[in-house]
Amino acid sequence: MHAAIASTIAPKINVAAGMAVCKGLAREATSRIMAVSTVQKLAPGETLFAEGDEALGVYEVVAGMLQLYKLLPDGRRQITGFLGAGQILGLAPEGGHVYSAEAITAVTLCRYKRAGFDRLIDEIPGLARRLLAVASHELRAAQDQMLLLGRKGAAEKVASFLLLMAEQQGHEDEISVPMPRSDIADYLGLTVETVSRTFTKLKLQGLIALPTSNHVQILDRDQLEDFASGQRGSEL
Amino acid sequence: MHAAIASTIAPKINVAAGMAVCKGLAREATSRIMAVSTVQKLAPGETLFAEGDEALGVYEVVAGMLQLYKLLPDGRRQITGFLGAGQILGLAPEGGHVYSAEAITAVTLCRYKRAGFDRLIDEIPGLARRLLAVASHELRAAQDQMLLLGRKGAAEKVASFLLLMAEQQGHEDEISVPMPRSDIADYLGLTVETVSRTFTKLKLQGLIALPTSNHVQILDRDQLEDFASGQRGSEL
DNA sequence: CGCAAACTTGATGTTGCTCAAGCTAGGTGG
DNA sequence: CCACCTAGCTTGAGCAACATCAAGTTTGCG
Repeated sequence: MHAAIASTIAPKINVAAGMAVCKGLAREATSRIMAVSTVQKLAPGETLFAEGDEALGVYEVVAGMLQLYKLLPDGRRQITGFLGAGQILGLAPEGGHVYSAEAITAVTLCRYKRAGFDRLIDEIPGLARRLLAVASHELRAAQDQMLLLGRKGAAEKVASFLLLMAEQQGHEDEISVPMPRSDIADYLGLTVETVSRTFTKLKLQGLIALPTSNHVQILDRDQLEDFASGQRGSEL
Repeated sequence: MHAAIASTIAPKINVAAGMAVCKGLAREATSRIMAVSTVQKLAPGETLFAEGDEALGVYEVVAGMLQLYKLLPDGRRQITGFLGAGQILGLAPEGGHVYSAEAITAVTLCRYKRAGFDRLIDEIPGLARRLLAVASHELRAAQDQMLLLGRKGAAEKVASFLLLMAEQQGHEDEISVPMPRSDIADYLGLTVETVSRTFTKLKLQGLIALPTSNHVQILDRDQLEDFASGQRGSEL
């Protein structure tokens, strides 16, 4: 969505300029960054890296969607984020990645190799600040998610999820849901069944429509936002 | 408690050298950073800043403990972290703070004023990288907490919390618990009653002792760690 | 057209929440 | 110095929300 907005504003933008890490940087800086980058593609379901793997660099999603997750020894899974175009991952170095990353759809991404990129952080003015802003944004998202996981009920969680997807896809009311229910469940701290039932309830309430199971229309955004923020969490 | 431990270990440490943001930086850089810093004190229960307030700078905890939290409109609260000496907060600028910060104990902290500090990020080599490392570390903690909130049961949550406190206090098996049960509950996504019951169960199991309600002894760290990581989550 | 994976729905079970008392410790005033 | 008072903690009983277990149903693909 990030990239999509950028490209409607400036239609014939070149790939490098579309890179989120380069946003706001000088052209000369951009080309130096591109010099340490390589393009990589993943098929749906493919793993980019696993928890504990050495960090080979920083990645930026160019197209498609991937998920980050952590596992407990007995297999319980918590998905910590869904990343779309323009989002950055792999910023947590030293001692390896602290989560696994896996493609949901076909994914194109750009890898900034560790060695060169680290040097550029010191050399390019503004790049470090840019990355700090990225990290701050992720932190903000993480805190919202903690509030959701710790204190919201099932309906509030699902409503929040739908609004997040809508936001990532450019604030449209037509949302594509590229991941299966099991991934949504592991993101929201629920079970597949509860997610499914909650979709059904929101549909019966007239807040959303479900043309197919991977496609949601938001029919009443105001009420959905009230649900998501807990204004009327228990009214099902 | 924390402060007490630190002061017994290194009684005459100088304040500047103790600053976490300066760790690993040249002396000259340290003094320039100190030039934009001011010391601030908070009484227990006092608010440092609230969600939405403009960010006046970056803070570092020198002594004491404070908590960060987010609220839902109906008053439900999620504590996103407890911060002890050496930890940094306020890195999320642009559009104000995304959480509130409140002192649990008496707190001494160091504020790095926004304007000057921002400039130093560009001017001092290594400072930006240092801050990125701080942000990465916070992100890691946030992801662990998401796993806890979304996928762990009450006993696993409480065990994880105790181990976190132990770690923050220098890996001793004697833990001080400076915050009331209600804060622990809001951190773990539980109620006061469940927290209390779980403490009692861990005590009956012989994993911990509770000389007073603010003081925990870890009696069997191995088993507590197994609990925390979900190896034997349901065995109560 | 048939198969498998994903989704939905229903019946039952469990965990942790709610509501309601006691209990305990620390602080205050007599 | 002691008795009281209050805030915080603990304990108990009943309940609600969500999980689990078990069928069906739909969908997309070969």
